[in-house]
Amino acid sequence: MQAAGELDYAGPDPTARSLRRGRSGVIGVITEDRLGDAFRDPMNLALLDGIGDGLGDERIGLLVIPLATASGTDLASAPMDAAILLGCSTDVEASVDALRQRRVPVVAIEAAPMAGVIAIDLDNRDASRRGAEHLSGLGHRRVGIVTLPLDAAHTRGQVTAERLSAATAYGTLERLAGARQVFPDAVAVSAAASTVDEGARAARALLDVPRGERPSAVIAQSDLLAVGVLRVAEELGIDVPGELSVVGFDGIRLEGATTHLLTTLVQPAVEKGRRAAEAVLHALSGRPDRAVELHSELRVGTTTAAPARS
Amino acid sequence: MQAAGELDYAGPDPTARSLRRGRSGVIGVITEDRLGDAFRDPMNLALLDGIGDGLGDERIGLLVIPLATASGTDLASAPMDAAILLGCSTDVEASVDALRQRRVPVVAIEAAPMAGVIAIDLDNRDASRRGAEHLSGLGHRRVGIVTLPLDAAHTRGQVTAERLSAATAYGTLERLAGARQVFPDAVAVSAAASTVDEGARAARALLDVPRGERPSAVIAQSDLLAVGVLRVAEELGIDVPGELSVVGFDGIRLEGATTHLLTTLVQPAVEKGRRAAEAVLHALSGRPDRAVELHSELRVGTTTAAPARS
DNA sequence: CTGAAAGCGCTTACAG
DNA sequence: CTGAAAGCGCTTACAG
Repeated sequence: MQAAGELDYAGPDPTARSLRRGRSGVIGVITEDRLGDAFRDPMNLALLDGIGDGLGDERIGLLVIPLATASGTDLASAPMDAAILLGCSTDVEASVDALRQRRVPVVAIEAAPMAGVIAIDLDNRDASRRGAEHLSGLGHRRVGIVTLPLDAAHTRGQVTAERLSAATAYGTLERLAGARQVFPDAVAVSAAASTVDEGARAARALLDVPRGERPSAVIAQSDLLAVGVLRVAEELGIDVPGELSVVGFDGIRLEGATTHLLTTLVQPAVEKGRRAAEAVLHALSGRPDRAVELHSELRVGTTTAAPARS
Repeated sequence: MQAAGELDYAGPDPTARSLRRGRSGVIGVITEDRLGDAFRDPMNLALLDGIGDGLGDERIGLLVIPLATASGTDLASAPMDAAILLGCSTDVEASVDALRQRRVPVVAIEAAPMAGVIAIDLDNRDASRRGAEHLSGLGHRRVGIVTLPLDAAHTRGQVTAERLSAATAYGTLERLAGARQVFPDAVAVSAAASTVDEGARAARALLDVPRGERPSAVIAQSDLLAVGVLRVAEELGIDVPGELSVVGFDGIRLEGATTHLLTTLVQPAVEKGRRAAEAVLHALSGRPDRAVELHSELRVGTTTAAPARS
């Protein structure tokens, strides 16, 4: 120790330790968004809380890698013991291959099913169907849908059959499919992000139309999008829930953003992160993988009611 | 290549490459908050955007390490080529020592001056003083201050001389010192985080008092805190800016959070991150360090006016 | 231009 | 119990 001090020893070097031990103590968190954007979504923050919680006292760092700037090769060249995919598209398979090749366990949160990947899933399709059935049960027949981004390009606008077949965002597609099990012909408009502004933008396309063509209810694929819908309804003088019902998804706290209590599907976001972290630790300890399926609950608030008779 | 395929070669192993090359391609981002909380502050998100931008095409991953769960030793055992300290307290010196020992360049954003650390600074004290002078110039004499957390414990409540001397959050202290250059006796209340709710909580302590004791202006150390102040003023029926002036800090977009245009000190948050990333790349290329000092601009909005005559 | 050797800085299993 | 050796998997400088 004394000698170390005198020689001004710079080590120990964690890289050499990692090489020898075969462990780096780093878990990759892979997102398709830009760095800042990934953390602008409150769902991802809740997820991070859960991951931090699930990792507990394990001295593990999270290496955040935005896929946008990284190719599969870059991914493979980052040191990590395991990887967590944060809401990635159906086309990440190529990037995942690089990790699989390196025998790095991959945990995917709400991703399309992939071989050799540990899935932490949410009942997106089923939950969305239940939300739609709630509207259907109230008597709604003409429903609009505001979707999350369809692909990494985050293009806005009406969801055509063509755009749908080119879409890659798995969660978005699952939620849309669930809603359309109940309302097969519902017009859908995609937003460029899960934000209030984007929700408002999409809502204008659905609501700022002649009264006869206006839907009596809107299903938004996130609570932030739903708040945007509520805001546009207010702008246009459309009473909620009298003239318009609105359903969200997520169940986040909306402190001060709206005076309504949003009807929404409450998902266990923190739990999702916790389970992902547990799955990682489980895989690193060499035990067999097990997939996890989490459930969302419909919470009926004050934004849904029977439609006005037309 | 063919042989590699046949043998099912798992490499190349990034850890071995890092050891040989002496570079891991990883930059540590060190925060004193919990994982999720660090990214709940819009200032940190802007910072991340800037860092991502400043890193540009360099294939570098960000290793996020919450100091709360990491000791100095843990910090030293994480592989990284350089480290960026995100708004850390005056008492991180011990942790920084471990990095310095390893010859890891350390860039500190708005931290207390430390030897061997590359400083990216903001004119917190001077900017706060200018905000206070704006109020003073309008005729305000009795001013309250809502501060950011004073230390890692995030204790709420009135800022006593005792608490002040034990405080460790450098940015908070600088902003407070600047305001008190103009209003030496201003009562200050600390918030537990930079959020609207926390701002409201602190504001109640300052404003929910007999009218004669109420300050005619409140200086909030962040825009989110300022929105909390505005919200409480509305609750208590205090007219802004007629009966109460409010100054914020940061200059973030407050979409829909308030109908006022907040008077605030607009800081170059994205630029701060960009400069930090540049400083890292600069240090990694072996060039001499240079400190950076960024400036904030007072933007006068609709929340400040001359006080009502008492 | 090709191919074998040295070495990055640790940790751990083993010999003394 | 102490101490020297082997080896993690690369990259690069050097010999052929």
